[in-house]
Amino acid sequence: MGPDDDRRMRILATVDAIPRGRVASYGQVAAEAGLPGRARLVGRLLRELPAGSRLPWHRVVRSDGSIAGRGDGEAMTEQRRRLVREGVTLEGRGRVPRERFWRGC
DNA sequence: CGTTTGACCGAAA
DNA sequence: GTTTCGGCCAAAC
Repeated sequence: MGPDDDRRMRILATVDAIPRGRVASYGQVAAEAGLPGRARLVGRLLRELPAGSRLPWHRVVRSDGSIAGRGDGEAMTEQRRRLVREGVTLEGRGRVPRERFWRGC
């Protein structure tokens, strides 16, 4: 088990700790996992999650509250659906309001 | 090997 | 509001 696995584990544990009905940004998750400035690593990790993962990956959004991904994309639609299902409303151009971010922002 | 590419971010223009 | 840029760095090419 290398240091890479350790980092991944902490990131996944952090995502897993995001409360239901709230969201966190990629950078927030990275910082919380002790890896400030490594937001992209979080994104890459979540992208590579197996289809049936139990992790609440849908609670991770961009720092401005928008859903990550380009134009189309299954993951985007699925993420919106999951968020709405647990009470997270998307305002304006599909952005999650600041108040819903984990521990302010 | 070198280069490009991101489920990103914050500041600057 | 927007695009650009430097920072980040593992995987894909």
